[in-house]
Amino acid sequence: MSVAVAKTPRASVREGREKSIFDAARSVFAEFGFKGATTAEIARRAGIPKANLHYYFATKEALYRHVTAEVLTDWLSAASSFDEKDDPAEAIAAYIGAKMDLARADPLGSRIWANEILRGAPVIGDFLETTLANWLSSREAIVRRWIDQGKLVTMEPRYFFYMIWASTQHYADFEGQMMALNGGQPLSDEQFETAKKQVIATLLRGVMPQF
Amino acid sequence: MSVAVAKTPRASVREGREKSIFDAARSVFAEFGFKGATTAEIARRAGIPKANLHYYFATKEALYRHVTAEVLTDWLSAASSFDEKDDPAEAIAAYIGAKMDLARADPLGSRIWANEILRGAPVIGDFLETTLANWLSSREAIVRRWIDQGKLVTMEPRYFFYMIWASTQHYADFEGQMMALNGGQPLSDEQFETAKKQVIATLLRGVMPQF
DNA sequence: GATAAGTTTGACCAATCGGTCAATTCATTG
DNA sequence: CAATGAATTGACCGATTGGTCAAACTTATC
Repeated sequence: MSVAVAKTPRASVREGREKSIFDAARSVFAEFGFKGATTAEIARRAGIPKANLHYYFATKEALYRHVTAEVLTDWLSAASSFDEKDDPAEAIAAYIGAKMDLARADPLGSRIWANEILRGAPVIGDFLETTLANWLSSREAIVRRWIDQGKLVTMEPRYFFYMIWASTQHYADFEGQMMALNGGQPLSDEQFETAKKQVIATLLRGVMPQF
Repeated sequence: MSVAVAKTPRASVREGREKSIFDAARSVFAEFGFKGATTAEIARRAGIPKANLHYYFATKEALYRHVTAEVLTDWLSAASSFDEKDDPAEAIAAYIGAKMDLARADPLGSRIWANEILRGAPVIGDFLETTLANWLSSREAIVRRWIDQGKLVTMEPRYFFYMIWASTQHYADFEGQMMALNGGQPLSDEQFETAKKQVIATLLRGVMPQF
Protein backbone atom coordinates (compact mmCIF):
# COMPACT_ATOMS: atom_id res chain seq x y z
CA MET A 1 0.00 0.00 0.00
CA SER A 2 1.45 3.34 -0.99
CA VAL A 3 1.50 6.08 1.60
CA ALA A 4 0.72 9.67 0.71
CA VAL A 5 0.78 8.83 -2.96
CA ALA A 6 1.17 11.86 -5.22
CA LYS A 7 -2.25 12.63 -6.57
CA THR A 8 -2.75 12.79 -10.29
CA PRO A 9 -3.82 16.23 -11.50
CA ARG A 10 -7.23 14.77 -12.23
CA ALA A 11 -7.75 13.44 -8.73
CA SER A 12 -6.57 16.62 -7.07
CA VAL A 13 -8.75 18.78 -9.27
CA ARG A 14 -11.69 16.63 -8.33
CA GLU A 15 -10.73 16.88 -4.68
CA GLY A 16 -10.42 20.64 -4.89
CA ARG A 17 -13.73 21.07 -6.67
CA GLU A 18 -15.55 18.84 -4.20
CA LYS A 19 -14.02 20.79 -1.34
CA SER A 20 -14.99 24.16 -2.74
CA ILE A 21 -18.54 22.97 -3.46
CA PHE A 22 -18.72 21.46 0.02
CA ASP A 23 -17.55 24.67 1.69
CA ALA A 24 -19.92 26.79 -0.36
CA ALA A 25 -22.78 24.45 0.50
CA ARG A 26 -21.95 24.68 4.21
CA SER A 27 -22.16 28.45 4.15
CA VAL A 28 -25.42 28.54 2.21
CA PHE A 29 -27.13 25.80 4.25
CA ALA A 30 -25.98 27.48 7.48
CA GLU A 31 -27.44 30.79 6.36
CA PHE A 32 -30.72 29.73 4.76
CA GLY A 33 -31.41 26.16 5.89
CA PHE A 34 -32.12 23.32 3.49
CA LYS A 35 -35.30 24.77 2.03
CA GLY A 36 -33.99 28.30 1.64
CA ALA A 37 -30.70 27.21 0.11
CA THR A 38 -30.43 27.15 -3.70
CA THR A 39 -27.99 25.15 -5.77
CA ALA A 40 -27.49 28.24 -7.91
CA GLU A 41 -26.24 30.21 -4.91
CA ILE A 42 -24.01 27.34 -3.79
CA ALA A 43 -22.52 27.12 -7.28
CA ARG A 44 -22.03 30.88 -7.33
CA ARG A 45 -20.13 30.83 -4.03
CA ALA A 46 -18.09 27.88 -5.27
CA GLY A 47 -17.29 29.82 -8.43
CA ILE A 48 -18.56 27.22 -10.87
CA PRO A 49 -21.57 26.76 -13.19
CA LYS A 50 -24.55 25.06 -11.61
CA ALA A 51 -24.33 22.13 -14.02
CA ASN A 52 -20.82 21.43 -12.77
CA LEU A 53 -22.08 21.24 -9.20
CA HIS A 54 -24.62 18.62 -10.22
CA TYR A 55 -21.85 16.62 -11.82
CA TYR A 56 -20.18 16.19 -8.42
CA PHE A 57 -23.32 16.02 -6.29
CA ALA A 58 -26.37 14.66 -8.05
CA THR A 59 -28.98 16.42 -5.94
CA LYS A 60 -29.26 19.21 -3.41
CA GLU A 61 -30.28 16.67 -0.80
CA ALA A 62 -27.26 14.42 -1.47
CA LEU A 63 -25.01 17.43 -0.98
CA TYR A 64 -26.88 18.36 2.18
CA ARG A 65 -26.52 14.84 3.57
CA HIS A 66 -22.78 14.93 2.99
CA VAL A 67 -22.59 18.24 4.84
CA THR A 68 -24.68 17.11 7.81
CA ALA A 69 -22.72 13.87 8.14
CA GLU A 70 -19.56 15.88 8.74
CA VAL A 71 -21.34 18.09 11.27
CA LEU A 72 -22.41 15.07 13.30
CA THR A 73 -18.88 13.66 13.22
CA ASP A 74 -17.46 16.92 14.57
CA TRP A 75 -20.08 17.00 17.29
CA LEU A 76 -19.18 13.50 18.46
CA SER A 77 -15.50 14.34 18.31
CA ALA A 78 -15.97 17.25 20.70
CA ALA A 79 -18.20 15.08 22.89
CA SER A 80 -15.39 12.62 23.48
CA SER A 81 -13.52 15.22 25.50
CA PHE A 82 -16.05 14.68 28.27
CA ASP A 83 -14.69 11.17 28.86
CA GLU A 84 -11.03 12.00 29.12
CA LYS A 85 -11.12 12.99 32.79
CA ASP A 86 -12.36 11.18 35.87
CA ASP A 87 -12.84 14.28 37.95
CA PRO A 88 -16.23 15.94 37.34
CA ALA A 89 -14.89 19.49 37.36
CA GLU A 90 -12.18 18.57 34.89
CA ALA A 91 -14.49 16.57 32.64
CA ILE A 92 -17.13 19.28 32.55
CA ALA A 93 -14.58 22.05 32.02
CA ALA A 94 -12.91 20.08 29.23
CA TYR A 95 -16.22 19.39 27.55
CA ILE A 96 -17.44 22.97 27.72
CA GLY A 97 -14.06 24.15 26.47
CA ALA A 98 -14.18 21.76 23.54
CA LYS A 99 -17.72 22.83 22.65
CA MET A 100 -16.75 26.49 22.84
CA ASP A 101 -13.71 25.88 20.65
CA LEU A 102 -15.85 24.03 18.13
CA ALA A 103 -18.39 26.86 18.05
CA ARG A 104 -15.56 29.31 17.45
CA ALA A 105 -13.68 27.22 14.89
CA ASP A 106 -16.73 26.04 12.96
CA PRO A 107 -19.78 28.20 13.55
CA LEU A 108 -21.27 27.06 10.26
CA GLY A 109 -21.53 23.47 11.46
CA SER A 110 -23.47 24.56 14.51
CA ARG A 111 -25.78 26.71 12.39
CA ILE A 112 -26.46 23.85 9.99
CA TRP A 113 -27.43 21.75 13.00
CA ALA A 114 -29.65 24.52 14.34
CA ASN A 115 -31.42 24.96 11.01
CA GLU A 116 -31.97 21.23 10.80
CA ILE A 117 -33.58 21.16 14.25
CA LEU A 118 -35.72 24.19 13.49
CA ARG A 119 -37.35 22.42 10.56
CA GLY A 120 -37.98 19.25 12.57
CA ALA A 121 -34.73 17.32 11.96
CA PRO A 122 -35.96 15.29 8.97
CA VAL A 123 -32.41 14.23 8.09
CA ILE A 124 -30.62 13.90 11.43
CA GLY A 125 -33.68 12.70 13.33
CA ASP A 126 -32.38 9.13 13.42
CA PHE A 127 -29.05 10.28 14.76
CA LEU A 128 -30.77 12.23 17.53
CA GLU A 129 -32.96 9.33 18.55
CA THR A 130 -30.21 6.73 18.54
CA THR A 131 -26.59 7.91 18.72
CA LEU A 132 -27.24 11.16 20.55
CA ALA A 133 -29.86 9.67 22.88
CA ASN A 134 -27.44 6.88 23.81
CA TRP A 135 -24.60 9.30 24.35
CA LEU A 136 -26.76 11.40 26.62
CA SER A 137 -28.08 8.43 28.61
CA SER A 138 -24.63 7.06 29.38
CA ARG A 139 -23.26 10.47 30.36
CA GLU A 140 -26.32 11.10 32.50
CA ALA A 141 -25.41 7.92 34.35
CA ILE A 142 -21.89 9.23 34.94
CA VAL A 143 -23.14 12.56 36.19
CA ARG A 144 -25.68 10.84 38.43
CA ARG A 145 -22.87 8.83 39.98
CA TRP A 146 -20.99 12.02 40.71
CA ILE A 147 -24.10 13.45 42.31
CA ASP A 148 -24.50 10.34 44.47
CA GLN A 149 -20.87 10.68 45.51
CA GLY A 150 -21.55 14.23 46.60
CA LYS A 151 -19.24 15.64 43.97
CA LEU A 152 -22.04 17.57 42.29
CA VAL A 153 -25.19 19.17 43.64
CA THR A 154 -28.49 17.39 43.23
CA MET A 155 -29.92 18.02 39.80
CA GLU A 156 -31.31 16.48 36.65
CA PRO A 157 -28.19 15.81 34.53
CA ARG A 158 -30.06 16.10 31.24
CA TYR A 159 -31.00 19.73 31.80
CA PHE A 160 -27.44 20.49 32.73
CA PHE A 161 -26.27 19.13 29.39
CA TYR A 162 -28.91 21.25 27.68
CA MET A 163 -27.41 24.31 29.39
CA ILE A 164 -23.94 23.37 28.19
CA TRP A 165 -25.13 22.85 24.64
CA ALA A 166 -27.17 26.03 24.65
CA SER A 167 -24.48 28.25 26.19
CA THR A 168 -21.72 27.03 23.91
CA GLN A 169 -23.58 26.74 20.60
CA HIS A 170 -24.99 30.20 21.23
CA TYR A 171 -21.55 31.55 20.32
CA ALA A 172 -21.92 30.02 16.86
CA ASP A 173 -25.63 30.35 16.16
CA PHE A 174 -26.03 33.89 17.49
CA GLU A 175 -22.66 35.24 16.41
CA GLY A 176 -24.50 37.82 14.33
CA GLN A 177 -26.46 39.06 17.32
CA MET A 178 -23.31 39.25 19.45
CA MET A 179 -21.63 41.22 16.72
CA ALA A 180 -24.51 43.70 16.66
CA LEU A 181 -24.16 44.05 20.45
CA ASN A 182 -20.40 44.46 20.16
CA GLY A 183 -20.37 47.62 18.07
CA GLY A 184 -20.61 45.68 14.83
CA GLN A 185 -17.34 43.90 15.54
CA PRO A 186 -17.02 40.14 15.91
CA LEU A 187 -15.74 38.95 19.27
CA SER A 188 -11.97 39.31 19.42
CA ASP A 189 -9.85 36.35 20.49
CA GLU A 190 -9.45 37.96 23.91
CA GLN A 191 -13.18 38.52 24.28
CA PHE A 192 -13.87 34.98 23.24
CA GLU A 193 -11.36 33.59 25.74
CA THR A 194 -12.99 35.65 28.48
CA ALA A 195 -16.41 34.38 27.46
CA LYS A 196 -15.17 30.80 27.37
CA LYS A 197 -13.63 31.02 30.83
CA GLN A 198 -16.77 32.60 32.19
CA VAL A 199 -19.10 29.99 30.73
CA ILE A 200 -16.93 27.27 32.30
CA ALA A 201 -16.71 29.10 35.62
CA THR A 202 -20.41 29.88 35.88
CA LEU A 203 -21.60 26.42 34.92
CA LEU A 204 -19.04 24.69 37.18
CA ARG A 205 -19.91 26.97 40.04
CA GLY A 206 -23.56 26.24 39.36
CA VAL A 207 -23.20 22.53 40.00
CA MET A 208 -20.19 22.10 42.30
CA PRO A 209 -20.98 21.78 46.01
CA GLN A 210 -17.76 23.21 47.44
CA PHE A 211 -18.29 26.74 46.22
CA MET B 1 -65.80 56.79 22.19
CA SER B 2 -67.49 53.47 22.41
CA VAL B 3 -65.88 50.76 24.51
CA ALA B 4 -65.78 47.13 23.34
CA VAL B 5 -68.08 47.99 20.50
CA ALA B 6 -69.74 44.96 18.95
CA LYS B 7 -67.85 44.21 15.79
CA THR B 8 -69.70 44.09 12.55
CA PRO B 9 -69.53 40.67 10.85
CA ARG B 10 -67.28 42.25 8.24
CA ALA B 11 -64.76 43.58 10.71
CA SER B 12 -64.62 40.38 12.70
CA VAL B 13 -64.19 38.30 9.57
CA ARG B 14 -61.30 40.52 8.60
CA GLU B 15 -59.85 40.19 12.09
CA GLY B 16 -60.17 36.44 12.03
CA ARG B 17 -58.63 36.09 8.59
CA GLU B 18 -55.70 38.31 9.50
CA LYS B 19 -55.17 36.31 12.65
CA SER B 20 -55.22 32.95 10.88
CA ILE B 21 -52.85 34.21 8.19
CA PHE B 22 -50.62 35.68 10.87
CA ASP B 23 -50.52 32.43 12.83
CA ALA B 24 -49.87 30.37 9.73
CA ALA B 25 -47.08 32.74 8.73
CA ARG B 26 -45.51 32.45 12.19
CA SER B 27 -45.35 28.68 11.95
CA VAL B 28 -43.94 28.65 8.42
CA PHE B 29 -41.35 31.39 9.07
CA ALA B 30 -40.32 29.63 12.30
CA GLU B 31 -39.83 26.35 10.47
CA PHE B 32 -38.19 27.48 7.23
CA GLY B 33 -36.95 31.01 7.78
CA PHE B 34 -37.84 33.92 5.51
CA LYS B 35 -36.19 32.54 2.38
CA GLY B 36 -37.47 29.00 2.80
CA ALA B 37 -41.02 30.08 3.58
CA THR B 38 -43.53 30.24 0.72
CA THR B 39 -46.72 32.23 0.59
CA ALA B 40 -48.41 29.16 -0.89
CA GLU B 41 -47.60 27.12 2.23
CA ILE B 42 -48.70 29.94 4.53
CA ALA B 43 -51.98 30.19 2.64
CA ARG B 44 -52.40 26.42 2.80
CA ARG B 45 -51.94 26.40 6.61
CA ALA B 46 -54.31 29.33 6.92
CA GLY B 47 -56.86 27.41 4.84
CA ILE B 48 -57.31 30.09 2.18
CA PRO B 49 -56.31 30.63 -1.46
CA LYS B 50 -52.99 32.32 -1.98
CA ALA B 51 -54.64 35.29 -3.71
CA ASN B 52 -56.67 35.93 -0.58
CA LEU B 53 -53.51 36.07 1.51
CA HIS B 54 -52.13 38.76 -0.78
CA TYR B 55 -55.32 40.72 -0.32
CA TYR B 56 -54.56 41.09 3.39
CA PHE B 57 -50.77 41.29 3.19
CA ALA B 58 -49.41 42.72 -0.04
CA THR B 59 -46.04 40.98 0.04
CA LYS B 60 -44.29 38.13 1.83
CA GLU B 61 -41.89 40.64 3.33
CA ALA B 62 -44.69 42.85 4.67
CA LEU B 63 -46.19 39.82 6.36
CA TYR B 64 -42.79 38.86 7.73
CA ARG B 65 -42.24 42.33 9.13
CA HIS B 66 -45.57 42.22 10.93
CA VAL B 67 -44.61 38.88 12.45
CA THR B 68 -41.15 39.99 13.57
CA ALA B 69 -42.50 43.20 15.08
CA GLU B 70 -44.66 41.14 17.42
CA VAL B 71 -41.71 38.92 18.33
CA LEU B 72 -39.63 41.91 19.35
CA THR B 73 -42.49 43.29 21.44
CA ASP B 74 -42.83 40.02 23.31
CA TRP B 75 -39.07 39.91 23.90
CA LEU B 76 -39.09 43.37 25.45
CA SER B 77 -42.11 42.50 27.52
CA ALA B 78 -40.30 39.56 29.10
CA ALA B 79 -37.20 41.69 29.53
CA SER B 80 -39.06 44.12 31.74
CA SER B 81 -39.33 41.48 34.43
CA PHE B 82 -35.65 42.00 35.13
CA ASP B 83 -36.36 45.46 36.49
CA GLU B 84 -39.13 44.62 38.90
CA LYS B 85 -36.86 43.57 41.74
CA ASP B 86 -33.99 45.33 43.50
CA ASP B 87 -32.38 42.18 44.81
CA PRO B 88 -30.05 40.57 42.24
CA ALA B 89 -31.13 37.01 42.98
CA GLU B 90 -34.79 37.94 42.66
CA ALA B 91 -34.28 40.01 39.54
CA ILE B 92 -32.24 37.34 37.81
CA ALA B 93 -34.61 34.56 38.85
CA ALA B 94 -37.62 36.55 37.69
CA TYR B 95 -35.99 37.31 34.36
CA ILE B 96 -34.93 33.73 33.70
CA GLY B 97 -38.37 32.53 34.71
CA ALA B 98 -40.04 34.99 32.35
CA LYS B 99 -37.76 33.97 29.48
CA MET B 100 -38.45 30.29 30.16
CA ASP B 101 -42.18 30.91 30.24
CA LEU B 102 -41.99 32.83 26.99
CA ALA B 103 -40.01 30.01 25.33
CA ARG B 104 -42.66 27.56 26.52
CA ALA B 105 -45.69 29.69 25.65
CA ASP B 106 -44.42 30.91 22.29
CA PRO B 107 -41.63 28.76 20.89
CA LEU B 108 -42.41 29.98 17.37
CA GLY B 109 -41.47 33.54 18.25
CA SER B 110 -38.08 32.41 19.50
CA ARG B 111 -37.53 30.33 16.37
CA ILE B 112 -38.42 33.22 14.09
CA TRP B 113 -35.83 35.29 15.97
CA ALA B 114 -33.25 32.51 15.63
CA ASN B 115 -33.85 32.14 11.90
CA GLU B 116 -33.53 35.88 11.48
CA ILE B 117 -30.15 35.90 13.27
CA LEU B 118 -28.92 32.91 11.30
CA ARG B 119 -29.38 34.74 8.02
CA GLY B 120 -27.67 37.87 9.30
CA ALA B 121 -30.60 39.78 10.81
CA PRO B 122 -31.43 41.88 7.73
CA VAL B 123 -34.79 42.92 9.19
CA ILE B 124 -34.20 43.19 12.94
CA GLY B 125 -30.60 44.36 12.64
CA ASP B 126 -31.56 47.92 13.54
CA PHE B 127 -33.42 46.72 16.60
CA LEU B 128 -30.38 44.73 17.74
CA GLU B 129 -28.00 47.65 17.29
CA THR B 130 -30.20 50.20 18.98
CA THR B 131 -32.97 49.00 21.29
CA LEU B 132 -31.37 45.73 22.30
CA ALA B 133 -27.87 47.18 22.61
CA ASN B 134 -29.22 49.94 24.84
CA TRP B 135 -31.17 47.49 26.94
CA LEU B 136 -28.08 45.37 27.42
CA SER B 137 -25.82 48.32 28.27
CA SER B 138 -28.10 49.63 30.97
CA ARG B 139 -28.61 46.22 32.53
CA GLU B 140 -24.89 45.56 32.38
CA ALA B 141 -24.48 48.69 34.46
CA ILE B 142 -26.94 47.37 37.03
CA VAL B 143 -25.19 44.00 37.23
CA ARG B 144 -21.83 45.71 37.50
CA ARG B 145 -23.12 47.68 40.47
CA TRP B 146 -24.21 44.46 42.13
CA ILE B 147 -20.74 43.02 41.51
CA ASP B 148 -19.11 46.09 43.05
CA GLN B 149 -21.39 45.69 46.06
CA GLY B 150 -20.19 42.13 46.43
CA LYS B 151 -23.64 40.76 45.70
CA LEU B 152 -22.44 38.88 42.64
CA VAL B 153 -19.11 37.28 41.79
CA THR B 154 -16.73 39.09 39.50
CA MET B 155 -17.67 38.51 35.88
CA GLU B 156 -18.43 40.16 32.58
CA PRO B 157 -22.20 40.83 32.79
CA ARG B 158 -22.69 40.61 29.03
CA TYR B 159 -21.63 36.98 28.84
CA PHE B 160 -23.92 36.16 31.70
CA PHE B 161 -26.86 37.59 29.79
CA TYR B 162 -25.79 35.52 26.80
CA MET B 163 -25.97 32.43 29.00
CA ILE B 164 -29.46 33.35 30.15
CA TRP B 165 -30.66 33.96 26.60
CA ALA B 166 -29.05 30.78 25.33
CA SER B 167 -30.27 28.53 28.12
CA THR B 168 -33.83 29.76 28.00
CA GLN B 169 -34.34 30.13 24.25
CA HIS B 170 -32.87 26.67 23.83
CA TYR B 171 -36.16 25.32 25.16
CA ALA B 172 -37.94 26.89 22.20
CA ASP B 173 -35.39 26.62 19.39
CA PHE B 174 -34.30 23.07 20.15
CA GLU B 175 -37.65 21.71 21.28
CA GLY B 176 -37.46 19.16 18.47
CA GLN B 177 -34.11 17.89 19.67
CA MET B 178 -35.34 17.64 23.24
CA MET B 179 -38.34 15.71 22.04
CA ALA B 180 -36.09 13.23 20.23
CA LEU B 181 -34.09 12.85 23.45
CA ASN B 182 -37.26 12.41 25.48
CA GLY B 183 -38.57 9.29 23.76
CA GLY B 184 -40.33 11.27 21.07
CA GLN B 185 -42.49 13.02 23.65
CA PRO B 186 -42.51 16.77 24.22
CA LEU B 187 -41.48 17.90 27.68
CA SER B 188 -44.40 17.51 30.06
CA ASP B 189 -45.42 20.42 32.25
CA GLU B 190 -43.70 18.75 35.19
CA GLN B 191 -40.50 18.21 33.22
CA PHE B 192 -40.55 21.80 32.06
CA GLU B 193 -41.04 23.10 35.59
CA THR B 194 -38.10 21.01 36.75
CA ALA B 195 -35.97 22.33 33.90
CA LYS B 196 -37.00 25.89 34.64
CA LYS B 197 -36.14 25.60 38.33
CA GLN B 198 -32.83 24.01 37.47
CA VAL B 199 -31.83 26.68 34.96
CA ILE B 200 -32.60 29.34 37.56
CA ALA B 201 -30.78 27.44 40.33
CA THR B 202 -27.68 26.69 38.28
CA LEU B 203 -27.28 30.17 36.88
CA LEU B 204 -27.97 31.82 40.24
CA ARG B 205 -25.54 29.51 41.98
CA GLY B 206 -23.07 30.27 39.22
CA VAL B 207 -22.93 33.98 40.02
CA MET B 208 -23.94 34.33 43.69
CA PRO B 209 -21.07 34.60 46.16
CA GLN B 210 -22.77 33.10 49.20
CA PHE B 211 -23.09 29.60 47.85
C1' DG C 1 -1.26 10.42 -31.64
C1' DA C 2 -5.45 8.10 -31.54
C1' DT C 3 -8.82 6.46 -28.43
C1' DA C 4 -11.13 6.37 -24.27
C1' DA C 5 -12.52 8.27 -19.99
C1' DG C 6 -13.35 12.08 -17.03
C1' DT C 7 -14.79 17.01 -16.78
C1' DT C 8 -17.03 21.35 -18.06
C1' DT C 9 -20.81 24.15 -19.58
C1' DG C 10 -24.64 26.71 -22.06
C1' DA C 11 -29.07 25.70 -23.19
C1' DC C 12 -32.97 23.87 -21.74
C1' DC C 13 -37.04 21.59 -18.95
C1' DA C 14 -41.14 21.16 -15.90
C1' DA C 15 -42.40 22.77 -11.46
C1' DT C 16 -42.69 26.24 -8.17
C1' DC C 17 -41.92 30.97 -6.77
C1' DG C 18 -44.06 35.77 -5.36
C1' DG C 19 -47.40 38.46 -7.02
C1' DT C 20 -51.39 40.43 -10.21
C1' DC C 21 -55.91 40.85 -12.02
C1' DA C 22 -60.53 40.68 -13.47
C1' DA C 23 -64.58 38.48 -12.51
C1' DT C 24 -67.53 37.08 -8.92
C1' DT C 25 -69.66 36.83 -4.40
C1' DC C 26 -70.84 38.93 -0.21
C1' DA C 27 -72.42 42.23 3.34
C1' DT C 28 -73.85 46.90 4.17
C1' DT C 29 -76.43 51.08 3.47
C1' DG C 30 -79.67 54.52 1.56
C1' DC D 1 -84.10 46.32 -3.46
C1' DA D 2 -80.67 48.77 -5.85
C1' DA D 3 -76.26 50.30 -5.42
C1' DT D 4 -71.81 50.39 -3.33
C1' DG D 5 -67.69 48.74 -1.51
C1' DA D 6 -65.32 44.88 0.71
C1' DA D 7 -63.85 40.21 0.20
C1' DT D 8 -62.91 36.02 -2.50
C1' DT D 9 -60.71 33.28 -5.99
C1' DG D 10 -59.26 30.84 -10.43
C1' DA D 11 -56.41 31.97 -13.95
C1' DC D 12 -52.44 33.82 -15.12
C1' DC D 13 -47.58 36.30 -15.28
C1' DG D 14 -42.47 36.52 -15.49
C1' DA D 15 -38.76 34.89 -12.58
C1' DT D 16 -36.56 31.33 -10.13
C1' DT D 17 -36.31 26.55 -8.65
C1' DG D 18 -33.79 21.75 -8.89
C1' DG D 19 -32.21 19.11 -12.28
C1' DT D 20 -30.98 17.23 -17.31
C1' DC D 21 -28.47 16.75 -21.51
C1' DA D 22 -25.62 16.83 -25.39
C1' DA D 23 -21.79 18.86 -27.10
C1' DA D 24 -17.24 20.49 -26.21
C1' DC D 25 -13.08 20.14 -23.80
C1' DT D 26 -9.23 18.04 -20.98
C1' DT D 27 -6.45 14.48 -19.27
C1' DA D 28 -4.86 9.66 -19.09
C1' DT D 29 -3.69 5.29 -21.52
C1' DC D 30 -2.17 2.30 -25.13
